[in-house]
Parts: sequence; structure tokens; C-alpha cells
Amino acid sequence: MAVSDHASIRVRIAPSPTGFAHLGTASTALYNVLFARKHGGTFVLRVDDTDVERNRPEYEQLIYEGLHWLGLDWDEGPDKGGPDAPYRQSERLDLYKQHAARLLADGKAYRCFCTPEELDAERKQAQAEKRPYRYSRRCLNNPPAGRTEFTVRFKVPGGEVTFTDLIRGVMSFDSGLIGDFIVVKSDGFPTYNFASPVDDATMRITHVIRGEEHLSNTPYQLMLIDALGYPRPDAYAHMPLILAADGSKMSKRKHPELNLMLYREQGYLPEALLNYLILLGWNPGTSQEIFTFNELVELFTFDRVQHGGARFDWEKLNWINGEYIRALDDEELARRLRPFLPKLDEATIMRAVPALKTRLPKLAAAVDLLEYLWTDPPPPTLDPDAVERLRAAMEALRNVQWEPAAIHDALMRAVEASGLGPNKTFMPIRQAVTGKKISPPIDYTLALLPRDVAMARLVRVAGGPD
RNA sequence: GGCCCCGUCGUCUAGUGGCCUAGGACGCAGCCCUCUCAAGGCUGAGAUCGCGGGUUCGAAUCCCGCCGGGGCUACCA
Repeated sequence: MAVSDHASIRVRIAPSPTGFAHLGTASTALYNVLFARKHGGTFVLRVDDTDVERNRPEYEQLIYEGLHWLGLDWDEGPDKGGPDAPYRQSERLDLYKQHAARLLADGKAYRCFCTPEELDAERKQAQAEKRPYRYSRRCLNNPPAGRTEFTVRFKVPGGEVTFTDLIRGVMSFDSGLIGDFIVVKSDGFPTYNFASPVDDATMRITHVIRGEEHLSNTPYQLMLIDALGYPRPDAYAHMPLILAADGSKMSKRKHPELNLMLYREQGYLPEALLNYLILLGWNPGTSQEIFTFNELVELFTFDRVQHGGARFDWEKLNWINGEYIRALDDEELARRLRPFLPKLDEATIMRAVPALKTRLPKLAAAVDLLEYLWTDPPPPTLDPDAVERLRAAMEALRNVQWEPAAIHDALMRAVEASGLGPNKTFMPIRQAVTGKKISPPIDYTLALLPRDVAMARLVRVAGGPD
């Protein structure tokens, strides 16, 4: 096995700053971090900003923010520096140019002057003839004269490309099926399949752990590493994809759940999200489903990684998040709830926590439950019986100490006196006070509100004392 | 189209030839608890293991074919 256990293990993620921070980036980062931590290795963050059209600096910030939120911190990166700086590909252009020049000088690559239109025509032609498309090598054999704009193409040497995937075992590709591909675009920027292996080699990455969509890219990158005379990484690991609920690939337009920041906004705990993400691609072989991060570092192995993509399921995420929320102690829950309840002071949040804890699939759900504390609900219309119960309750609440236990006792006395079930008394109170049919237990519902405000809402519905 | 990966309850999965009348989790249903909603407890429904052929005394597990899904096939990454 290629997983030698020494401190020189180096892994990386290479996200592109072309939009919001991606769920997939989080997932890949998690696998990389687990592996790095387990083997005392180094986790590198490299920014893959070679697409001048779509790349934006603010998107890079979003990636940092998202990964920091999840606690998936890196050892080397554009913002932290390190022995292989710079870590932004746009700042490594000279390096790629040098490598391209080397390939050119060695006759392992050549300039291609074909226009996109010409290439398109070639491709369409092949398609029409039902022939697998490969670049014609026109510019290798018979380049058009008088053109200045060019790309650099790698001359695919042919033969089998074989490598070990930590998840699927020995993989073998026939490079004869791969046409000469572009390594340097006409704007001078490297393509992904060029920049990535050059960086992996020069940054001495030992284990390339990435999404399964890159499995077919691996032979391209390996051929380049070989041609450049670098040693290959020890191994590759292609992790299963996260699919949309309908089994299709997630797209930015149709699938907001791709946006990492959505989870923070909704009040998913970062540790719960990580726990869910790991379950989408791996299991320990036992029935354990909830793990601390350290347990994951301990338990994670590639041989238990799933081979097929998994569908994203909000229900399971909600359950896991609820489990984590319930496991938080009161102070910690209150602290995490604060950003979601800006209208409430800390003391009120703290008093509400016991009533909230088992009722939150996500932190943002606290808003629905506590909204009545800062907004005045419209008074409900109640039938005469309900109004009668309300009046009895108001009477019972007179002079009680304004805290849950005392309120509860007082109300129960009223309930007993009524000879009816508690709901007959509690529901009208709930509706009058919150405007809703769902709220925390009635004693908390009342106690969280200042006494005079609570009583005023009751009076509004049932009328004042006689 | 070509190459590659994958295919067990609705979903995530356990399972590597007999322990599988296929196990767990989420979700769902019912009951209990209960002031509503949750949480918690118990019970239950739910998968002829994509389909068809083999191999074998015996296959979800091995082989072949087919079908289905996904990825790559870009001067995107």
C-alpha cells in the first residue's frame, strides 16, 4: 500500500473561485484533512484561478470563509504562504510557461494554430461519421502558415496509462483513445489538466484526493508528469460525488444546496454538516453514525469509501443536525443561537434554551418558535368556551411568580378547577399570546414574555378583569 | 457515439459463496408519554438484492450479455 506513514505526506485541494463556495469543495476538503491529520501530513490549499473569464477575488474569500467555518483549516495556502508559494495558479504562470517550453523543446508538445471554429468543424465531422473524435494533428504535420495566435498541445505518446486508485484499485486507460490535448490556452494560461499536474508535482503532493469527476482526467495528468520527468504522486483517490435528490448532478441554478453558506445561514452546525458529508461517501462498517472529528480521523480509511455517488437528503441532515443540537449544553446552544435571534437579549435566549433544545432541526427554526417575543401577533378569535378558560387562567395567574414552574402550577390548578383537559385551557392561551397553534410548552411560552406584555395579550382577547 | 465508474428498502447504507426467511439509519405508519409541537420509548410497513443467462450442492456475493444512472470526451475546472 502506498500509504506510508511518515510526516512527508502532502495533500491538497484546488478549488476554483468561480462562484459561491461549493458543498463538493467542503466534502473533498474533509477527506483530505482527515487523511492528512491521520498521517501527520500537510494539507495544502491551492487556488485554481486559471479561468480568467469566471474567476473573482471575492469568490476566493468565500472559499476561505466556508472552510474556516467548517474548521477545515489548511497548513499552506495563498493567505498563509508556505514553501511552495505562490499558491494561486494565476501567480504561477511563469512556472507553467517554463514547463510548456520544456515540452516544446523536447518535442513532446507542439504549437497549434487551429481556430476554435476549425476544431469545432473537426469535431462535428467526426461525430457525423460516428467516429470517436481525436485532434487531427494538423498542426503537428502541416501547420497553417501566417498565423500568430496559438495554443500548445501535448503530443500524446500512446500506450497504456496505469495507476492505483485507493478506492477502485488498479486503473488502466488506453491513451491511444486520447487526442493531443491543449495544455496552454491562446491567452497564455494553462488548462486545468496542465496546471494541476505541474503543481501537484512541484508541490510534491503525495496523495491526490479529489472528486470522481476527475477519474478520467488522471491519465492526462499522469502522461504530463511522466513527460516532464517528475515522480508521480504515490496514489490517487477519487471520491464519490454528491448527487441531487433526483440522482442528477447538482447544478448551481437548480440546486441551492450546493452553496456552502446556505448551511450556515440556516443554522446547521458545521460539525453536523461534516458528519453528514462523511456519511455520504463512507461508513465505518459498524452501526455508528455520529462521530466526533477525532473519531473520524481515527476511523477513516479509503477501503471503506463508497464507489458510487450518493443523493443529498435534507431529512437525514436535519436529523443529524438535531442530534448535535440536542447534545450541546445550554450555554453553548445559547451562544450559537445568538446570531439567529438578534432581537433578543442574551438572558432571554438563555432562558428559552431548555424549551428549544428538542425542537430545533436547525438553529434558524428558533425564529418561528420565538417570534412572538418581538412581534405582536394579531389577536385570534376564540369561541366563548375558550374565552371562559382564558379568563379563568388570567385569574389563576394573578400574583404568581413569573417563572415556568410557578406558572405551570397555577395553570394546573385552573385546569383542575375546570374539570376539562389541559389543552382546553392551554391552547387559547397559546393562541392569544403567540398567535400560533404551535409554541414551546405553555409555561415557558408565558414566562419568556414580560408579565405585563403576556397579560395584555390575554386581556386583549378575553377582556379585562370584571 | 467512444472511454471510464457505478447499480441492495423512498433515501444513505451493511453484506466479499452457506450465519440472509437480506441487517442498520433517515423518512413513513401505529401505539405509549404528553398542554400544542418536538424529543424519548415500543411496534410495524417497506428491497423477488436493475434484468437475463451461466458457474456451483448452494449467489446479493463469481463470470458473460443487456438495461439504467453518472463522469470524461472544451482554448471549464
